[in-house]
Amino acid sequence: MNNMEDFFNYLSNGLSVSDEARDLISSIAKIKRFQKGDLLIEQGQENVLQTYFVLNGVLRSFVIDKNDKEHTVQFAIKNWWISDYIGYYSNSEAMLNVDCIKDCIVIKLNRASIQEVFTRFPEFETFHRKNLERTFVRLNKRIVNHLQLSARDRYLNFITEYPEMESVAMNYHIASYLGITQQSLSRIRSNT
Amino acid sequence: MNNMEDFFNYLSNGLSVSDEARDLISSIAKIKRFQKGDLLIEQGQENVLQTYFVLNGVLRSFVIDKNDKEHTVQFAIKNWWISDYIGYYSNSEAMLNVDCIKDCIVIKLNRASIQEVFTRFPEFETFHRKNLERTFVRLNKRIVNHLQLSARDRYLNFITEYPEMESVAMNYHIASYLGITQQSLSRIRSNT
DNA sequence: CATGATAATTAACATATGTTAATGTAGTTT
DNA sequence: AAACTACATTAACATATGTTAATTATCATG
Repeated sequence: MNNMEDFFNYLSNGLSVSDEARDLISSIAKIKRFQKGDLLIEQGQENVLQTYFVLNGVLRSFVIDKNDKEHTVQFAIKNWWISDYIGYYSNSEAMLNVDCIKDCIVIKLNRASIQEVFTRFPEFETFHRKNLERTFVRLNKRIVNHLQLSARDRYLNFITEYPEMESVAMNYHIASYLGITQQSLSRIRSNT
Repeated sequence: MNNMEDFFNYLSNGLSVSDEARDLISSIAKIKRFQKGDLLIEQGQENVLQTYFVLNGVLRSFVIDKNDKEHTVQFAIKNWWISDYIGYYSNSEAMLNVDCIKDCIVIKLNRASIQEVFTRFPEFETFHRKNLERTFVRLNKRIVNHLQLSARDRYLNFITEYPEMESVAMNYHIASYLGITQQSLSRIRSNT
């Protein structure tokens, strides 16, 4: 259905949502649609006040380096969150871009409103904290992978860890997530 | 002084610690001393129930790969936390080692006790959540650095970001943190 | 002071990955 | 169908980093 109900279903898997919490969230969460190529957050923008929950479609966050090369930090599909979490949590200008790579429907929330939810309904802060802990584990694993694995092994790990991504992300998106060039990824694929 | 009081000072910088909270924490936090070379957590051990707050000294977490090479995930000095956060938060066997690289005094806390603190004193959960958010930013930045910087630039970034580390960690510790060999680090240093 | 252990540097050579450029493929528009 | 565009593959060559091994430096200890 790709509507607010999907979001409440997602939340209900992790905590019990009271009617009051439901009302508050309904009033602050905005459903937005984006098309392939749309930019939700742009590197260098003054601040990052929003985070997005994906109902449908695919997005990515990435950085453009001084040689104009893109490096993918994160992908997001249904039921994932995405933003520039560097800018968002450190309250600084945007360090990353977030764009839409398949038409998508997202729920947009801003930090101040989420803080209000935490204050009025502490169980949401616990829910968020547990999510952060899981994400923290994923990031640590990614770092460990980068430290100890070759490009080929990182690729093999990626396709087993995120099998859905191969079909929705383009080759050079995946390469830039793995920290290699699209040509290297092609080479790796051809001798697998 | 390197005693429990230092820990309460640290906590007081982020939240206000009631007498009751102080009592509870005093009863669950244990001061431990380790010597250079001691292993606090060993890769493969059944579970990871502890996290450590550093009062003094230096520790590191690292993984040993299938070729017996070490890869440093994190360093910790005074006022930092350290553990195998992969095992700790995902409630799995230890994926990392934690060892002491300069004699140290730490406070040992276990997850269940910390959970009790969160339940009885929710402001501690907020404090922890904010710490996690900051750490999350640091990990994201590290990933972005790995994706876009050369070994030399990662090194230059490291010494400006963590200037204290150069004097306390050995060369091959730093190299393994940067994802390069000690020889490469030597090479980088010689043409800087 | 001499010895031995540990760590850091250097050099020659090997290899994985990057770079550039050409070619191939698929999907879209006219 | 032709032409165009975007993306993927391939190949020849370049370069950063790894590997191995020898040398040097540092520091504790007999």
